[in-house]
Amino acid sequence: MSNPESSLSEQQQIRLEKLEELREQGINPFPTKFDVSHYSKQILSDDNLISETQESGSRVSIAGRVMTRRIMGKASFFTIQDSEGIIQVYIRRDDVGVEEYNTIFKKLVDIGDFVGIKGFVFKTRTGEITVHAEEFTFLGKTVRPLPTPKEVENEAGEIVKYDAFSDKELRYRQRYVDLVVNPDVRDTFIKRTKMVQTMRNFMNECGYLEVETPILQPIYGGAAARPFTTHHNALDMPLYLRIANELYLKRLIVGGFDGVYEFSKDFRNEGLSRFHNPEFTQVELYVAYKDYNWMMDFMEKMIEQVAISLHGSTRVNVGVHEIDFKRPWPKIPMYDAIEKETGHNLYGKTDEEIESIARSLDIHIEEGMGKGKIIDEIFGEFVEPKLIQPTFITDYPIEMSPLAKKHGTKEGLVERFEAICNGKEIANAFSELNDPVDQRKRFEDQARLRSDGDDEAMTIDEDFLRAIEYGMPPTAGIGIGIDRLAMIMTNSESIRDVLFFPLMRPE
RNA sequence: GAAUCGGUAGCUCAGCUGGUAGAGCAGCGGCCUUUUAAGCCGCGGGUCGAGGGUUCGAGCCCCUCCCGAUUCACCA
Repeated sequence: MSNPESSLSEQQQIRLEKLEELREQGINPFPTKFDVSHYSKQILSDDNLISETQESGSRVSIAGRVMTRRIMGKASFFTIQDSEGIIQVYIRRDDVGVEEYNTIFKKLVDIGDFVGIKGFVFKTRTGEITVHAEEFTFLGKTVRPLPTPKEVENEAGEIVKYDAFSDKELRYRQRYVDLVVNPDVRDTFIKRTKMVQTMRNFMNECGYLEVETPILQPIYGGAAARPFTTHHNALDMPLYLRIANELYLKRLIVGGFDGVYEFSKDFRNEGLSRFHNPEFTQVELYVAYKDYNWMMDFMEKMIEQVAISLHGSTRVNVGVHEIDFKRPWPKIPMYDAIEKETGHNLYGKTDEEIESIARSLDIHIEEGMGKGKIIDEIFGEFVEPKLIQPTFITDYPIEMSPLAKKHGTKEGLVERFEAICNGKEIANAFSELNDPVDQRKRFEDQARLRSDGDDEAMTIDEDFLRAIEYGMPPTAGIGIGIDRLAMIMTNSESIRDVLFFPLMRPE
């Protein structure tokens, strides 16, 4: 919209006219500052601020957006919203002046405008804590009308919403508006941040080092996924946006750090869904001299702590379920879990036997699907959706885990676990493969899968091999999906509800 | 990528078997000095997602396309 005046709505035109009128009245519609003494929440929660008479009260100074207005001639109530909440303001012509009240407040202020109020705190007849305005300052004009949702408590004590800003497309595309008018959205994102902070503190207290590794990578690796491709002009070379940061973090373990972690935006060129956004966040952690059993213990402790810090309890309501993060979480070997749900025991089975079992279970098998992938399909179909409470699934087939160490005792398996919760994977971890000869062989197997048509199979990373050839200590590594975990911790149905700006097609 | 549902005023929605578009909130003009979905009187506001077709006439029927939600498929 290159904004010819005719394309503006009536309300936008009127607001632009008011903007000019403010200037003509000698009022700067966009002043630079205002001294705030209190937030709405402080005022509402501190009875000491309430004064019986105008003279006795201490003064407060608040600022925010005008959200509702009730004009009753020479006096009005309106509410302003600041970063902590909403508070009501009472303003009278005889307190702030005829000009300020009649011309500015009543005629030129709209819902959505920023204002500053100085005054004292009192309680109205109906008991609502309210700021009685003595000074009114204009702080910023909004020229586009904000949605005007209303909430009211009915006789049954239920909150009824009117005119909620509920169109999901508009909410995702105009998150700024969503945040202004839907307080729940704000809470969700605050929880997400608190979740990350809890994890960061937890890892810092363990002495692990937060690091940053490349997002633009000449060779992508560390996961099975299709990448985004880009190009560096000066070097005239292709680059990939990382799909994981595993291989770089392990290079740092080689370099002598005993514990490193990174909260990383990763990028996978896949479809969009309720559970998938092309860019997403995970935290990866690598700790030297530990194995995957230790890591299960670590994860339980950390996530239990997250639940407690967000909800004050290990129990979290998610959809129809109550999920309890209290440790210890059950640990079930993958093949045992599959046997329990399907009756088929996969231990020691050949590729052909597994493929025929999969067919008997109506698993869709495609050309180039390796044994590991087929087993993963069976697991994803029959087991994963049933795991609501947090559960560790352990000991994965070697074919689907090219970076994990072979199992100490179980042939054909690796020391790997996934944490499953609410029917979805939230973490993936293993005892890291540090045998460079074995690692090279696994990469070569991946290269073979790739040439057989699996475009998600890994490519050989010679520099990574060189690194671990210099020697890597035994190491446990984990990746935890931050978005998925945030969905659970905030009871959100879609990944878009825990991303400020989910990817959308252009308008 | 497939299926289903949806897109009408700034927001939330109604719109019958096809007959020239409505409500509440928001806005504008009034009245109103403790209201709270404030109230009362009056008024304005629309490329009905886009384009084509059928028809005397299309928000509504048909076709194509765009955008979204949900489910499925792939993936974390």
